[in-house]
Order: sequence, then structure tokens, then C-alpha cells
Amino acid sequence: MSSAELDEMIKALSHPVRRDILNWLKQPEVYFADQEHPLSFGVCAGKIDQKTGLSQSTVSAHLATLQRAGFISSKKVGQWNFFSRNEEVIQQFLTRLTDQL
Amino acid sequence: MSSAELDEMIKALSHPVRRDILNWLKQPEVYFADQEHPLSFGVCAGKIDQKTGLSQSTVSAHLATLQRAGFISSKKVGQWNFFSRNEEVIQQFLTRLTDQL
DNA sequence: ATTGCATATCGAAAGCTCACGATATACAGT
DNA sequence: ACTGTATATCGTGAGCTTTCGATATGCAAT
Repeated sequence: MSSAELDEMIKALSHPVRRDILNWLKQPEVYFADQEHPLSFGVCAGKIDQKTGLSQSTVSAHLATLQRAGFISSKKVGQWNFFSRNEEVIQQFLTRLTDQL
Repeated sequence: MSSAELDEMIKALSHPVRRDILNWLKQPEVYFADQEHPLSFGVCAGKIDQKTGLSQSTVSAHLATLQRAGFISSKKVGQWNFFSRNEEVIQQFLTRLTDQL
């Protein structure tokens, strides 16, 4: 992971809503129990919109930021977009940060 | 460490120059070998100014940000101000982040 | 007391981030 | 084709961050 990538990752984490989202995605069955689609697809963008209380466009941008940083991936199914954590990347990030700090 | 404190800490790390400074302070004998004062005091603000290449006032603000976040402490000796890392706080931060992420 | 050095604080300009509503795109069902 | 739903993208305004030079503060030496 390059220094520029690390920078992008830390910046992605530097907004509380984005950290909340990452946290919710850790236990979808707890935070998104009401999702009609199987949680194995990931969590549907709309559900995340609801949970934050922010506007649809704002949350879409936050999700894009997290994805650009590599922390989450999306999987398109029909008209829905499902998001889930990249545990490996998150682990790598923590290792790298622990090293570099 | 409260959620607000964690937020302040992550924001403090979200600028590359501040991460550089933290990093340099990890091995002062490597990065500040030319300091006249004993490195046991910490590293003198002026030395850090030089190393960044930024203006004195800018670096002073970065140091204040790192200190407010708890990552570094300062010790005034005569007209100089010496900065050093708070290893314990840094460790706690990493533990907390690993937990919460 | 005055001068000089080290550092902090102030005020302003430039740039970045976040939030929103409006619009565009993409798919599904009729 | 048309309508509705889900999501992304665009444009904009408000607020925050970063940077600087200038100024203030605090200490040391003359």
C-alpha cells in the first residue's frame, strides 16, 4: 500500500459517518435485520441512507469515498447496489498504520 | 477515550505532514541528529520547522493539533519548546481504532 | 532597558469537504 | 414504450483546513 493510498484511507476514516457505516457493515444482521434481500449480498445503499438520516446523494458520496479507499466493495444486483466490507484491506490498513505511526 | 476524542485523533492524523512529524519523533537520533540540545528533552520546534520546509507559523499550528489530540507533549526549557511522542496514547489509539473499525 | 531569538497567535486568502436538491442513468414491471 | 424505483452524478452554498506573513509574547544576554 503506497503512501498516497494510506493517505486516502485515513482521510476516508476521518468522517464519523463513514466510520459508522463501516461499523454497521461489520454486523449487518444486527443493524440491517429488516433488509428484504439476503444479507449475503451485502447491505443495500438505500438501507444505509435510512440509517444515517442524511440525504441519498450525500450517503452515495460517502459510500463512494469508502470504496475508493478500498474499505468496501459493491455488488450490483438488479436495480440495487449492495455494499460490504473488505476485511482483508481493513486488516492491512491497521497493520500498516500500526507500523508507520 | 470518548468518541469525540477518537474523532479528533483521526483528524489529527489525516494530514501527511502531521504523520511525518510523529514519525520523525519516533527516532529523533536519526532525524534530528544535529540538534544542539539533548534529545532527551524532545525535539525543538525550530528543528521540525526546518525539516518540513513549511513556515514557522504553519508548523506551530500542526504541532498544536498533534498536542491537542494527545499524540505529543511539549516541555519548555528556556526559550525553546521541545516536543516528544506520547507512546502510551498512541498505543491506546491504535487499540481503540482496531477495536472500532 | 534594549536587542535578539524562539515560538505562539492573528488575520486573510485559497482550497477542500460536506451537505443538499435537482438531474441523469439504469433496471424492472406493466 | 412508459412508469416507478434505486442509485449515481452534477452544481452550489456553507463551513472547515491549510498556508502564509505579520505581530505578539516570553526568555536570555548585553
